[in-house]
Amino acid sequence: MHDQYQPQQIEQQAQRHWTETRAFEVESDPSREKFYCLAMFPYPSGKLHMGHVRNYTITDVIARYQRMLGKNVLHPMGWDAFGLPAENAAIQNKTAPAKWTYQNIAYMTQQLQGLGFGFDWSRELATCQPDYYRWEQWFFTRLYEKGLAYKKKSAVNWCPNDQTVLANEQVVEGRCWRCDSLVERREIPQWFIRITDYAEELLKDLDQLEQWPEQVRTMQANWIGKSRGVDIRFDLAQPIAGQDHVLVYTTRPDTLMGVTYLSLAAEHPIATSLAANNPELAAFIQSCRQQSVSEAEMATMTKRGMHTGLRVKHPISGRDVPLWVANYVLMDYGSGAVMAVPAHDQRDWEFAHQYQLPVEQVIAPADGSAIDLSKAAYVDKGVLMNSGAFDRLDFNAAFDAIAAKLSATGHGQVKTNFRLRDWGVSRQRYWGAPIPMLHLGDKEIPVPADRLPILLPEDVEMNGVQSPIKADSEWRKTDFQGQPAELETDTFDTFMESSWYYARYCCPDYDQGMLDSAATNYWLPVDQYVGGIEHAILHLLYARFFNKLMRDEGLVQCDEPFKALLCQGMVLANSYYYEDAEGKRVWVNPSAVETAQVEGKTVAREPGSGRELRVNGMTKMSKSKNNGVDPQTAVDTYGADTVRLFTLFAAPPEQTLEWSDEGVQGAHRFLKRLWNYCHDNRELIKAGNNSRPENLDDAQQTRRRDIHAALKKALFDFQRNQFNTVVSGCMSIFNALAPLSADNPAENTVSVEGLSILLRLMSPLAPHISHYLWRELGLGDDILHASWPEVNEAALVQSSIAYVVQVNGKVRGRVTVAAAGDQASIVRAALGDDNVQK
RNA sequence: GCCAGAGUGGCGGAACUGGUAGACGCGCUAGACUCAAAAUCUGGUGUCCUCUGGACGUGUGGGUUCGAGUCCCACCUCUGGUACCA
Repeated sequence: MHDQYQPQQIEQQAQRHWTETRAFEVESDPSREKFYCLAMFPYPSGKLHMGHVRNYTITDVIARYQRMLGKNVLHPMGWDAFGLPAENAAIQNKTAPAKWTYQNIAYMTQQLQGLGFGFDWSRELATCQPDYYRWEQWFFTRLYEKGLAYKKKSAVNWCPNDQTVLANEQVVEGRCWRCDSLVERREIPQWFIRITDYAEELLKDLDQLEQWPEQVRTMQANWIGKSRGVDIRFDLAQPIAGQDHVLVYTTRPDTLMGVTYLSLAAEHPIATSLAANNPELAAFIQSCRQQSVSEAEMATMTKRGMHTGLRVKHPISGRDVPLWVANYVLMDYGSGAVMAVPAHDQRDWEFAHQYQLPVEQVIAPADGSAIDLSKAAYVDKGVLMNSGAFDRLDFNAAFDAIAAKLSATGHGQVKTNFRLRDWGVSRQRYWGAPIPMLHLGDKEIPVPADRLPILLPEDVEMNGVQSPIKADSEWRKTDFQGQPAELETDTFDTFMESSWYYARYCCPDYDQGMLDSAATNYWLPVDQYVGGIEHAILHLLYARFFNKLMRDEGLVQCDEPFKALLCQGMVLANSYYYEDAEGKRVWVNPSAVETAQVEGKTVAREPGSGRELRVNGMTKMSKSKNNGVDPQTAVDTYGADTVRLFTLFAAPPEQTLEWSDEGVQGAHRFLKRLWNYCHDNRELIKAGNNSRPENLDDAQQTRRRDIHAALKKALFDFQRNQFNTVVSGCMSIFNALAPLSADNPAENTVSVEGLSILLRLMSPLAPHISHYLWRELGLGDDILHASWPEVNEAALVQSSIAYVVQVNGKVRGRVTVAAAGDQASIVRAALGDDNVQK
C-alpha cells in the first residue's frame, strides 16, 4: 500500500480485475431476480462530455447497488450512431460519416472504461450497424403491411439556394445556417407511422407509470392532448376545389354564436384554389411560406392574414362570415381551418384588432362581474348571452345544446381530438437507415424480408450538402419480380433506432429475428431508465409507442418499456468573456481562467494575457459559451473516483449540477483522508477484523450510534436515488470514526465496523478505492461479492432524548429526558424550563 | 405563444410525511506545524441588535394553520421541451 493516494494506479488495477473476471457480463437466469438498469445511450459526438459522465455515474451507482443487493443486473452500453452531426463533420472534413463515427466510438469507449463503469460490454451495439438496422427495416415493412405506415405530403424547411431540406436547428432567424438564404416551407411526400392510433392507450397507460416523475407524465399527457369538442361545418355558397364547406374543430362550441370570421391555413386546398385567380392572395400565400416549420416560431411570429373575398354561412344563425387565410393556422393539425371568436380567445382578439374585425361578446362571467373587452378577450367559461335560444346556459349545457342543434341539421358532431400528430419518419439525409420501400411506377412496395437489409454504403465522401445516395443515380436502381424498380432514398428519423435499442440489448447477436423472446421476456421491462429531462416527451413517447407496436407483433410481452424513470439535470459551468475591439464577446474556457475573491466579488483573469474577464455566471456547458469542462482532464488529474464522487455529491440527480474545481478538490480531499487513515492504521485494522464492538464507554457508544444513524439515512437515500446525501452520509461516517484511536482495542472495533460499512456503502459510488481498500484491510476478497451493510438497531438505542419545546410555534427551549420517560414527565421537564415559563 | 420545472447563507446543497431552517462540502477566518509558503490538522462562520438573551430570515405579495422552505392564490426571474439537434 502506497503512502500516498495514487488513483491512477489503483483504478487501472481495479478495472483490469473487472475485465479479467468478466464481472459485469450477465446471462438470463430465471432462477434469479433480475434488474435491468439502463442509461440513455450516447450519440458518438467525439469526446465524452460532463452530461455523459453524470448520466453513467448515476446508472453505475444504481446497477452496482442492485447487484450488491443480490440481483442479476443488466447494465449495457451502446451507440446512437446515426444523425446529423456526423454529416456536418463529414462535410467540413470531406470525409465519410461512418469513419468519423467509428473513430469517435473507439475513443469514447476507452473513456467510459477509464471511468470504471460496470457495463456489460459483450452486449455493445451501434445503431449504424446493418445487423441492428436490418430489423428496424423489417419491422417497418410489417407496419406497412398492417396499415400502420403510410405516405403523405408534409411540410419541411427548404433552402432554395442549397436545394436541400433543413432541420429546425439549421434554420437561424428564418435563414439557412450555411448560406443565409431565406428558408421556405415546402410540402413533400413523406412516410408516417400511425402513432395517433395508439393515442388513447399512450395516454391511459401513463397511469401505470407510478415510478415516473409526475412532471414527465403531465408533459406527455398534455402533448397527447386529448380534448372533447365539436366538428363544425360552415357551408360555402358554391363549391371550391371540390369542397362545398369548410370544416373546423373547436373545444368551445359555447362561443359559436360569437364567431366573426374563419381562418384557413396557407396550404388549405380552398386557399390554393382561390389564389389561382387572385394574384394578391397568391402573393400573400407565398409570403406565408417564408418561415420555418417549428411550432415555437409559428406561435411567436407576427400574425398576418388576408381576406379571401369569400364568405361562409354560419351553421346556426345563417349569417355570412368572412373567410380569411392566416399564417398561424397549421395545415398539419386538424382540418387546416379554425373558427375565430375574438371576444373569447386572446389570439383571435389580437388578430381582430389588427384587421378591424368585429368583436362580439357571447359569454358573461357566471358571477355577474364586469369585463372589459376593449382590454383583452374574456377566455374563462361563463354563461351565454347574445346567443338566442342558448342564452343563460352554462358551458356544459351550451356544449350539449349547440352540439345537438348542429347534429340535427348535419352541421356538426361531438368529437374527441388529440393534439398528437402522426410520426413523420422520413429524412432526406444520408446518415440514417434507408427506408425499405420500392417504387414500382407509382406503386409503393415494401422490400421483401429476404432482401433486407437495404445497406447504406459507408464508403462515401460528403462533398456537398446533398445525400450521396440521392446524388448517385445508380444506387436506387433495382428490380422487383423482373421489373425495374427504385429504392426509396429517404432514411429513417434517428428516433426510430433509439425507440427499441433497450430491447435489442437483451439479445444483441440474435440473428433469427428482431428480438429473442426468451431474452426479452426475462429482462424487460427496464427497471430503471436514466437520462436527460430534455427527452421527457419525444424520445420517451416514441419508445413507449414502439414497445406497444412490438408487443402487438408478439415480440415483447410488457405494455410499457420503462418501469422507473429518473431524469437527470444538466451540467453547468461558469462562463467568462471579454469584449474584443469590435465589442464582440470572446468566450474563454474556464480551464484557462484564474479567479480570486476581492471584497466578496469574484474577479477573473486570463493568466497568460493578464486580461480581466467578465464573469457571466453558471450556464449550460456549451460550445457557444466555450465553457465545456473536459471530463478527461479532471479524470487525469484526480482520478475517476473523485470525478464520480463529486458529480454525485454536488447536487441531487434531478437537479442541475454546477461544476466547481474547488468542489472536485473537496471530493478528492475526502478520498485522501480516507486513504491516509486506512494506511496509517492498516495493521491494527487488520488485527481487529474479527472482534465485535463491546464494552464501549458512552463516548464510544455515541460514535457507534452516529455511524449507524448515518448508515440508516444512507440506506434510505440509496432507495430513493438521492445520492448527494448518500455521499454526505459517507462523509459523516468517516468523520465519526476518524478520531477513533486504533491503538485502543474498543475504539478499534468501532472503527473497523465503521470502515467495513463505509467501504461497502461507497463501493457503488467510488468503486476503485473501495475495491482496493477492502482487500488491503483484509475485510474480504472482492467487495463486489460482499453483503450489503445492515443497520444494527441495538446500536441506535439512546438512553436519553433531546426534545425541542415550542410555544405557539416558536422554539422556546430544549430539554433532555430519559428515553423511558412517560408523557407526564416530559411535559413536566418542558414546563420546568425558564424560557418556556416566560 | 403554449406545456413542464426551479428559486433556501458568500457558494453547491440538507431539512422523507407541515413541527429545532442551514446536515455535508466549498469558500472565508483564527490558531497549530513551517525560516516561509503550500499541504495537513484544530476551532469559528445566516443577518442584525440594546448579545448569559432576542429580533429577523427559504424569489415577491397575499392566504390557510397553534405552527409554513413544505399547503393554497397571484406575480417575478431563470431553465427544459415545442414534433427534422439528440
